[in-house]
Amino acid sequence: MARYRDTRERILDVALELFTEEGYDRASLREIAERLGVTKAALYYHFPSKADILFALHLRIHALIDEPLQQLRAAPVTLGRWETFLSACMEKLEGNTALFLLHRNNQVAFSSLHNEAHRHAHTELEAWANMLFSDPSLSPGERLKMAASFAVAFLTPMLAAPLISPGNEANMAPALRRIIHGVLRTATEDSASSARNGSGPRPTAPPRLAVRNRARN
Amino acid sequence: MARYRDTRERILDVALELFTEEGYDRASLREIAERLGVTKAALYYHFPSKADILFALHLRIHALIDEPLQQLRAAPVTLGRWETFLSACMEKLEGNTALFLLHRNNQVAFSSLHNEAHRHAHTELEAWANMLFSDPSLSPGERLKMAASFAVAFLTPMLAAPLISPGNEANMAPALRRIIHGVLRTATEDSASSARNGSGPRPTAPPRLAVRNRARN
DNA sequence: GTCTATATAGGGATAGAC
DNA sequence: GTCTATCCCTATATAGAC
Repeated sequence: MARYRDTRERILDVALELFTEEGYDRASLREIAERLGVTKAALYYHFPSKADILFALHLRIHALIDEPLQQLRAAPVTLGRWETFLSACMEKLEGNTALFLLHRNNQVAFSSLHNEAHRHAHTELEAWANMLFSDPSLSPGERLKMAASFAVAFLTPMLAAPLISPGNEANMAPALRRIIHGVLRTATEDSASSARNGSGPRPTAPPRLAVRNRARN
Repeated sequence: MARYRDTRERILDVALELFTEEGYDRASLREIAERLGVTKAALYYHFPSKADILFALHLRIHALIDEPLQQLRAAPVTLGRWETFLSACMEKLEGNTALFLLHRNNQVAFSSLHNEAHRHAHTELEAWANMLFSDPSLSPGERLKMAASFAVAFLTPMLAAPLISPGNEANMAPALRRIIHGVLRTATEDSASSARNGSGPRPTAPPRLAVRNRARN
């Protein structure tokens, strides 16, 4: 039938709504079915399990940011390329905040996906972020700035989006980019050249962020 | 009895572990009881419901950051006072990342707490953050920088903490403070006087960024 | 492709003995 | 304060008719 379009897609749309609103664990298939005007059993025709619905949504996110990610991986990571990457992702995610919120609100659910069945290349947001943040070819200070800029790019909007001015999230993108640009250029001890030392909140210098860290993979 | 110490506290400790690991919804009382060596029914002697356990943990977080929060509320918010506030919170939270992760991983669960029964003054992380980020006496640009610095302060560590150098989270605090300092001084369109465009985090002259704010309590 | 009906499991919570 | 035993409910998932 597929009254409007592909039923499978409509299921995913509704699931996206409910999973973000109530969280994956609390949202029941009954709710999804009701809101969709079908029965639970109908869902099982399209998806073998509830987890598979979540996984399908995961693939949506994946597809969305796959291209910038591939580009980033095409060469060694630098702060400049990282900034480009973030910018590209921000663009992709514009208007798709629901997908991002879904991931944000259901980290445990997502992480239990691969633990169970799937053996795909999981490049979840935190997964590949982690990979990068532990890249030993980057200094600890650089990694921290990458993480900080990541937080600014993707987590700030979720703090501020519904509040600053609902609807025109696009407006804050330029400001965010400016902030990110600044973050990635913050002076650090281990950025060799900077003798620049302000006053402000005196970082009474434990000079180097000791790192005899080893990629634990 | 209370073999080791107050049983109630032990329950909370175990619950903190499980709620952060598996998420509040997935962690069952049976699991908590088993890990504790008691039965489910025993838990109900100490807590009237599962939600109350979560709420008790919420109070732990609350107590932890209550003082800086009261200080922040004691006067109109400025970017400078905001920075002080963040710094104080970071200090408090050092060594208590579990509590923070709990909150981070269970936002829906926490938010459904007050919706149900409690009428307390809920100053959850996102709740009071939201309140501030929507303060109309601050310009949108300022609010965004507050949100961004908030993200840097509290969300960056959770991205980077397990990776940069496990165990010495303290070491990254100074660097984070420097980044935050810079974020709050990023030039914005609506910061009228922004000819101030040095490179790096300009020290001197703490904020004074206009505040015709009203304490809204 | 969607339905009705049902199987099965596990959750939170209570009663009452000790 | 902690136990055993149990109630009740809702969830996922399946079987099989249409």
